[in-house]
Amino acid sequence: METYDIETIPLRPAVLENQSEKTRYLPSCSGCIAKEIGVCAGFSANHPAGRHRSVTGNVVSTGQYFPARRPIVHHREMSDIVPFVCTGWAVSAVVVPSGKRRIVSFLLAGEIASVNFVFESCSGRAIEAVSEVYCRKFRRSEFQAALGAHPQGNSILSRLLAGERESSDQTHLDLARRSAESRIARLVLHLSARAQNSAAGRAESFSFPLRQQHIADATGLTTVHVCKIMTRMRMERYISLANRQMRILDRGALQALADQ
Amino acid sequence: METYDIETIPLRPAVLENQSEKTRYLPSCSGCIAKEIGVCAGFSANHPAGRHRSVTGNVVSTGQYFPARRPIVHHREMSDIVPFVCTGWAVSAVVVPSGKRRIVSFLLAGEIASVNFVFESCSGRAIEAVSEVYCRKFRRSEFQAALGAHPQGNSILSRLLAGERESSDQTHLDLARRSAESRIARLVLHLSARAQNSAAGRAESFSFPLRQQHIADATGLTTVHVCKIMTRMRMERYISLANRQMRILDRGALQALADQ
DNA sequence: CGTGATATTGACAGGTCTCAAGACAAGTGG
DNA sequence: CCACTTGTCTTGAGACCTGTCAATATCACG
Repeated sequence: METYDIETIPLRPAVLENQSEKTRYLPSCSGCIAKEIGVCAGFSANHPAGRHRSVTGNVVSTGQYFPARRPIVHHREMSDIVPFVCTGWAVSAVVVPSGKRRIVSFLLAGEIASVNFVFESCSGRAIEAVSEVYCRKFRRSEFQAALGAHPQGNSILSRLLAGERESSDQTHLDLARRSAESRIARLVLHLSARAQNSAAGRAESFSFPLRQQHIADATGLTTVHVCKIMTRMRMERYISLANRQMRILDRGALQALADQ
Repeated sequence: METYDIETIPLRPAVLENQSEKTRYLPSCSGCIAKEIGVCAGFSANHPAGRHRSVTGNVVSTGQYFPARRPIVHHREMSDIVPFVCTGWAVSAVVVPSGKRRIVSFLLAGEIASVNFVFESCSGRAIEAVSEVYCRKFRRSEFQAALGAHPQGNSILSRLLAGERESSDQTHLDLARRSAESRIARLVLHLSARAQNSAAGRAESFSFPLRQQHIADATGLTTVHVCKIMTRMRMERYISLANRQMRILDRGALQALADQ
């Protein structure tokens, strides 16, 4: 029953259980499609350490905590799973042999890693925890069947596919045609909007567990340049960022940068 | 029956019917999924000018020639169609208000514009002819039903989704982490491999209708820089390009550039 | 207090863009 | 046949954005 669960591959030095994040991330099952289609009963705060198995609507899933910066799905892993992020932040990244990587998307609570996992293994994509993450994995065949049988299945699929395509198109534009300042401003605004929908934060202040390396990998810049741009943004009082807490001080100015 | 056919939107000055391309493009229905799932009988060389309607397997479609550089699907068009390229080359591009654009993919004969069209309107994406194109459009609901009913439907879907994700991931890496030379070399090699599968050409020589503007929009560079790089590639005798015919003279060297 | 991860800062180099001018081919209308 | 336009391609000069390298600071943690 556990054959599809390979997250024990050690890619980085383990950052054992007592991660030092200041903030605790709450689950946000409200927008989660696993709950919507009835294959998940929702996150329970009292989950034990280690993985644990549950069955909802005849669909088996396993859930598990991952410490910050720990790999969740290896990029060479071809397992038949559909992973969801229940709490915390994770990233979906493309890895190249040279060690470079590109973050394709950030995953917040209640989000599927990628709708493509419903159909394929997304080979080449790695999923990694940013903050501490609770991740639940379904078996693809069962999940796919449940989604197909659900009356809203097709419209959920359309919505997810459209969302990911839109996001991917925008990232293409970012990398190809927008300045470093614009890319970072857009990332911050985008995450702000998404954090408001989740339990991680609200309004102009929200938890921001990303390292500059994450931002660099997501925007196609170097960490050095990210640092310089973000320092400038703080000097200009567009944002404030301390203790992994992001505050948007001047949304108008940030939006102006983003629109360049 | 024609309400979903809006390609008469004039976006550029019409380049009337007698386009001056040297090469004629042949259809390649062999890999086309519309034929595979039995909703298209295949391309007929004697199609009249103007659009024409056909019914195969109870699925209605309209086909039409588009002159080179003419829009096929407008980027604001929300019509319920699934477009296929039967002959010639087209592009799928993201357009921004400022007029900038990003070519997401090149479409060769026998290819669906994007598998996402099976589920959504791909708003923001424009499809445009590069050479003269014969394009066939299906109605989404009918096409989706036919695909779902086909025994191989699910595996076709998986294959297409995986292919487009893989290609999108590679483009992300291109834009974020590869040099201009590498991006262009990769594009040429990639198109070479695909052209060999279609009727458009074979081996080290194939039809290449792209303008430098297309290459620039696909690689995130400027036309000026594309020109400089490609001129250098010709000086070094890696490629030869004249009369819209591309010849790969030194595949090894090109591959070395691509791998950088 | 040492260690590793992360963040900051400055100097410098280099890749790519912008701007501008011109070449060339094809088509158009006289 | 010629002038004219349009789209495409070419070339050069200079500016600027971003990367590279290196040194240092800061922080969490054992």
